[in-house]
Amino acid sequence: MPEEDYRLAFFQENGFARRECPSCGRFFWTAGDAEVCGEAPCTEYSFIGKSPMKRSLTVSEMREEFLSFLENEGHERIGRFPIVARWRDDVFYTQASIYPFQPWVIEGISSPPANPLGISQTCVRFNDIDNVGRTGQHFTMFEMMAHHVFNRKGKHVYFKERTVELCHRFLTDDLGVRPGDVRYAEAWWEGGGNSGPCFEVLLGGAELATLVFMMYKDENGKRTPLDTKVVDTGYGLERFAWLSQGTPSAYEATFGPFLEALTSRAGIKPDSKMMGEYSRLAGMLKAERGLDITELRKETAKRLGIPYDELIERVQPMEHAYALCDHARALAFILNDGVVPSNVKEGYFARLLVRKSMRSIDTLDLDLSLSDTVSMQIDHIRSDFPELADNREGILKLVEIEMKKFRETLAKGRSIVRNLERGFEEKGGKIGTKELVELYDSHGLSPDVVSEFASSEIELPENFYAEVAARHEGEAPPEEVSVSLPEGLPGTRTRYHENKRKQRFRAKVVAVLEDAIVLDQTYFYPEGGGQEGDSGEIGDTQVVDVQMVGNVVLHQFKGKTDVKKGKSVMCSIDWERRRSLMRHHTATHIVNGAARQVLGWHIWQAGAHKSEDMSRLDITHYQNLTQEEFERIERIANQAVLDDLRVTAKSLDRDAAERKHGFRLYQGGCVPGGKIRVVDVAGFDAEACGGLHCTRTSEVGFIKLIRTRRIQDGVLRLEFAAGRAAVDFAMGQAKTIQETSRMLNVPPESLKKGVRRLLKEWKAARKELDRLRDARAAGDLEALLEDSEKVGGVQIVTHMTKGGPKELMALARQLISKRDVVAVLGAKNGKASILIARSPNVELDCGPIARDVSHLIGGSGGGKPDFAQGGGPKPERVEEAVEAARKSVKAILGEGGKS
RNA sequence: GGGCCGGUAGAUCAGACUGGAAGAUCGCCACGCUUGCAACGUGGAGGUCAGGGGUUCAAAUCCCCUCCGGUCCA
Repeated sequence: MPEEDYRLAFFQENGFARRECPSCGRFFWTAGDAEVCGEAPCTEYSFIGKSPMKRSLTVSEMREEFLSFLENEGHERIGRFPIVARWRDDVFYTQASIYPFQPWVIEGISSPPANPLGISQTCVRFNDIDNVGRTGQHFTMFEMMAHHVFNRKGKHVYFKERTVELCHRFLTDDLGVRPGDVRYAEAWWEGGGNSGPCFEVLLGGAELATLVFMMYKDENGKRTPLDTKVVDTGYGLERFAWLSQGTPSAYEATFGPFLEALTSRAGIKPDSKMMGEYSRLAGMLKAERGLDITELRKETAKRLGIPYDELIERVQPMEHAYALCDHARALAFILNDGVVPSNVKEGYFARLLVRKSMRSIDTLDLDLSLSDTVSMQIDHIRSDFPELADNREGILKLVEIEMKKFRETLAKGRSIVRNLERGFEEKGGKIGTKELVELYDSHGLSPDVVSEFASSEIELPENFYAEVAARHEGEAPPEEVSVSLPEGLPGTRTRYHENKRKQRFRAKVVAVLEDAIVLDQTYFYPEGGGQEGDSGEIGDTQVVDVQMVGNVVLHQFKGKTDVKKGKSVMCSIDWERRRSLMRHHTATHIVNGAARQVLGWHIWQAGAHKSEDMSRLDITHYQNLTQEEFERIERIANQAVLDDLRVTAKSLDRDAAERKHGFRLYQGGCVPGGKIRVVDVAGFDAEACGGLHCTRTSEVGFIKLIRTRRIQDGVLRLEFAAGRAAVDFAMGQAKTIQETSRMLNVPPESLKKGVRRLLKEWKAARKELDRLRDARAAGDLEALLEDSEKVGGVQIVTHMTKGGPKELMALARQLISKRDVVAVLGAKNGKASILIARSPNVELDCGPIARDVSHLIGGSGGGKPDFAQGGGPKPERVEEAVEAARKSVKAILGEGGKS
């Protein structure tokens, strides 16, 4: 870190000096007389109960103060971006104010919405979720205020000097901080493939803001200067409010009346001194060696001079109240901005928040549900974020569904734990590590939940989460396929957007690879945006697939080709296929719009695939469709087709497109580039999309929803066909119906009735058969007993039937319901069966006999002592087997007699 | 994307490890007791053991595939 990176004229002119912190060794700049750097642990938090600012501001006031300060300094104020980073495919959530501008704006591909700009960006981070509420300062959801500058080549706005000056003036002139109290520590920032020098702005022992000067691109260990030099600042809104109010923790400053409402309803009496001490220590410990909650508590108890247990008892309810405030706010934003709780991906974090919050509500014994709590939170922040109040109904609906799911999981868990304990009562033992891991991993029951359900004491194993992790070791990592191209291939000029109706064209062959032809220009559509590639012909060569690698279009073929490099060739696109692909693509946008109309505002595309025969659209939704919803979506989609709406595709500047259509544009995920192609189905749906579409919805012809299935919790897959494929499907279904009704000999319209009747008759017949078997056995009973041989008071009944094992069972059951009977039965019907059974009072193990004699008929057998059967493939030897069995039974009975 | 658990009567579940007669409780129906109801007593109906394939003399049970639900990890 060379000193020149940090030596600013601003510092020199304002009497700052560069010092080295004797405690941590860092260099910092100050206009005061401080010896140490000014951040915990070198300095302890000094602002709690004693704000270094002259005014006490709420988060709302602080945000306004900051943004209007920047406006006065020539910045344009812009609105927040969604907290779900749909425009990026490398992260789920917006975690910093710079995220909305990465990577397109930073790399100079796209223009920023304003330059310089001021923003207060809603962000969410889950890596410290376990510390939220327990440290006085961690949040899952927070606002990062910032001024950003993008210095293009030849268009410099401002960089280090003015950035630091603005920061310093905001703190001192605006918030009234004494200039000498602020310190600027030198540091180096790296992230997202970029790096540069930065200042950490320190006040009262806390880091208030970071001023980053992004100058380099780091790639493959190489550091090259960026064309665009970016000012990336981050001012923690909650931090600022906290320092200005000097409250015991950041939560009082941030949530104020909402927190008070919760604590008073929970009957908690906040202890400012204790919580203040707690926060102060958390700040120290966090910085010193990573935060250990147990250590923090012990240390705090020691400082306050109270027993550890007493501290826990008084601190814990407060921690839950804090966390609940944070989680309710995070949920409101996450759900509003387009996340449906799920067991995977971004939805999983929403689920985590719901479950943690519900546990907190239970612990606090609040007479509020989580959805009530979120609703209250919305009321507290609605003046700053009116969109939350507008979407309140939808947000609460998602919360309630998720609450219901958790309650069901718990109910199920309760019975699983109960059953487990019952098993242990019989066998001995108790719920141990193995069971706890299983309960958590497979049933979502954390050890504390289990111990609540269990009647006996549960010990939390030390290595619990390690055990869980161990179960997940060795799971296959996803494969990555990469195609490499020969060096020096020129990019292909893609012309399909210029004229999507072009079927035949001439082009020059640039290269012939092993299985692909590269042209100088092409109208072939390469696979992209979920739309499959075209097929067709280049010269006499069949093109089976088209892929884009980098900026080169590969026309792939199978076998050999006559096409020669450098020649001009005639190309033609398989038009049937292309039209079908276009229809499916337009149909996908229509179905997406229809689903949103039917199911609600939370519907987003989570993936899509369009082939020649059908289309798949994955949408965010919390349950499978009802029959009625299914039909309504299909009907609305087809109405859009019948309404013959215009479908336009226009290329717009990214920020202009976002302004016009909002972030709904990003249905298909991330879209590169500064220009965005917006496909607009008039009044129905608008999406950023690079695919090829019909010109009017009527061209789609007909949309047939085929089926829906849940591919994960929170994601629903709709499968449907359009155009000819839809007709084919409908015709196929009609054919099945016709053929089926012919089989039943009923007209198609009575098919349902016919099948219902058939099923009813079949059930009745089955019962009748059972009944008849019993009746026949009963009829034979007397005669058989009459004919039987008596050995030692036991009647040995031998009998042959032509039925199967079922007949034998029915007969045997009746025979052995009498006392003193042994039944030795045989049956043949294709195969051979034998059955040996005895009355409960006879002492005889039938199993071995059945097994032995079954060998005679080429099979084997066995069973219980009183009821054994066997069989084999040789019916001609059944008599022999029965006779052998009879002899064995007789021999055994002759020895022992009856009991 | 990967792992694990589950689907048996209208409901909740046992049976599965170790293949051999499909069960329990609640609910439902009828009868009895009762002025009537509840409770109680007696009897009864109710099952494609999720679906398909395989192994076996024999599969709810073992193996494979599909569908549906739950859950954890990244």
